[in-house]
Amino acid sequence: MTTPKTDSPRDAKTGPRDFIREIVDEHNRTGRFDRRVHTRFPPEPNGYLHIGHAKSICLNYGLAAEYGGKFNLRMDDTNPEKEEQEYVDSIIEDVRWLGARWVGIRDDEPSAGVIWGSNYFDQMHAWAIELIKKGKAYVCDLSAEQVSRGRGTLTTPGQASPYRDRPIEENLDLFERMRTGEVPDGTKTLRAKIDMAHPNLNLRDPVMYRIVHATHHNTGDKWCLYPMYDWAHGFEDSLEGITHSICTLEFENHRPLYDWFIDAVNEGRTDDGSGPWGNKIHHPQQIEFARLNLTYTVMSKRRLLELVKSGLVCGWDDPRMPTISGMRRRGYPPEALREFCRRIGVSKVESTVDIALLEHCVREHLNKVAPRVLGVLRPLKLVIDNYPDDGVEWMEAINNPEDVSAGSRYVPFSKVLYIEQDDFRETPPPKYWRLYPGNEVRLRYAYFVKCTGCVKDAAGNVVEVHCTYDPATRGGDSPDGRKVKSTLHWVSAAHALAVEVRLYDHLFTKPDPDDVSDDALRAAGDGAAPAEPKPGFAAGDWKGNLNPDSLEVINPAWLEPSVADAASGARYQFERHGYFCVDKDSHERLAAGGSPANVAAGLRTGRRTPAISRCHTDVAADPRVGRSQPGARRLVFNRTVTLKDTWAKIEKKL
RNA sequence: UGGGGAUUAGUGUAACGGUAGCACAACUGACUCUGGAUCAGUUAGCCCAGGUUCGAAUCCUGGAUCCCCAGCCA
Repeated sequence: MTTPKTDSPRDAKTGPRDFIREIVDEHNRTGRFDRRVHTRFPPEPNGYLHIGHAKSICLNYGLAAEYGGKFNLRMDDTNPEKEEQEYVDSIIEDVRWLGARWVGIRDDEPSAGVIWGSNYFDQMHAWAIELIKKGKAYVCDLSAEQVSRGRGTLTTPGQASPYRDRPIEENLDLFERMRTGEVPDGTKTLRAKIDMAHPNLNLRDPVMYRIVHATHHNTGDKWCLYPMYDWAHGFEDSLEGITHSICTLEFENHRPLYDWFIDAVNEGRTDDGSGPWGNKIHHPQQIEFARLNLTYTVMSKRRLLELVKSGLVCGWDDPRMPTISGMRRRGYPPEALREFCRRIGVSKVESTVDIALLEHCVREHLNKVAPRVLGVLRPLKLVIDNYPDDGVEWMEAINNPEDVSAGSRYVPFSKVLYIEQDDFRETPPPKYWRLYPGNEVRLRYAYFVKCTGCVKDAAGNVVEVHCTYDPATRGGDSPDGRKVKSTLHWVSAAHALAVEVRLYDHLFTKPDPDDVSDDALRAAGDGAAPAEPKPGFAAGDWKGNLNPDSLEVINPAWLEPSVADAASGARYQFERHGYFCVDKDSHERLAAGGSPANVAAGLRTGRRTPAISRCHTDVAADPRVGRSQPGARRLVFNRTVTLKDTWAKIEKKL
């Protein structure tokens, strides 16, 4: 418990210092940006946000909050061909849910305060004309392929475009024609005149504008001339007065260009506006950090989109996805995501964080706040032979041992219960403390029971366990002080609520989904049996590492009746199992005596692999479902994360 | 073979010339009406080689390895 000297007030609260905070401190020391801190999160609305974006949001918003600065949410929408309103909406919802508060945010209007990069198109266009007039940009007639060939290679310089020295007036005229729409897509671009021999390829006369005749989600058909990211992004930051333009490592090579564009505009401008071009524009500082990678999942938007489009998952918010919406649906609390982002830190080292840390943060938070309930996933009938046939007692159960203020509830107890199949063994392995003939255990909040035997079906499966109870142990304590090694959870068969439970596991079977070495081994024909079949996937395909057991649906599972009215999104701990939350699919009413209609939520018709794409139950699998609760609500629970399971580890080693 | 980054226990992250620390994971044990939680403990690290220095993860030199860049994507 050594406490390092904390010179900075931030140390304790916000975790370790990182290189970005050091840079900001330095700027504040030297007075650059007048001690102002203004950050932003600038997603392109071409997909849903994932946990990697959460890292960026927490960093950017956290910085602004810590330093008393401002934070903008801006859609970087410069490519009308890939961007959609659905993505805009999801991004706004996710950022808000994570807890980031941007300038102008309001609760009554989701998009209030959200900034669109496309709203700066007029200003950027004016600056482009300015660069043409300064002799720093030209209209190029080369095709995409010709531009590419002329760029040279990593080790050889590029060739100047034949249009490089076009007269300014001609450039101006052509650029205007590009804007008005008379120039077809792909035939002309506006390029910056920098240096075709520059060792940084980004400075070999990069394209500033291309022609795209497409309808933009925000500006409609106003433009057919669209700015490239490199040209647009720095100005978006500049116009908003962003001080620290924080982005990921792959943009490090672009920083010189980002700086060049702003310097080019500022040439001939002065602080007091006395120059020929007026006032200087703001020049933010770009800082790059390493993006987040997580084990057992993929993080690129391209791959996530591929999973969604191919139907291998049930949409962007599939609880197995590393998307913010998927994690929300899975039951991950925003507090856990924020804590995770705080703990992983920020650096320039490309790294892959163990998903166990994320799961730890989820458990840590849920342990403190989630009410406990009893639920049996794989039922085994337990009959208490010496209990009255029609007896029912309501046992008091603590809602949350971590939080006394959470109070208690009452759970019905009767002669016939369900316990977990795993909690009985006819012949117990070593260190097995649960129910087996002759052994006494405690039923949580109820009684001590002693196993007297079991009943098997024709196939030899245990279908029923019998026991006797000790009435003196009511509530779970023995007056004579005798101990039991184990406490089991249970539900009263007559009172239990039938629900659907979806058990999720990692999306991939390997920490690194790109590890396709198994395929190579198979291809080499070394005789080793493949670890698992990969139906439908080519050798070497990362999708071949998808976990076929990433979703298991249990229907019915049996819960204590107190959760009958649980709201969608409500989170619980099912004791001894894990944390679960009510899925949004929980909305239908059960028809009297019938089975729940199937909600094909997120069902896609695309190519599917069994198990991977199974998004829901096909029908009520058990005729008992709904049997006693006509008109009751269908309840679907997602397993957010399991509890740590020491016994599973012991059993594995046996 | 060009340019730009990076390298500290299994993983992630501190150290700013002065005892290599923290978290997760793993493993022990204690405790427990959740084999949960909690508590205590253990294992385990400076990419390599030189140099400067009383002293180097830190400064210098050389090397190795990994990542990014040749979209009219971002």
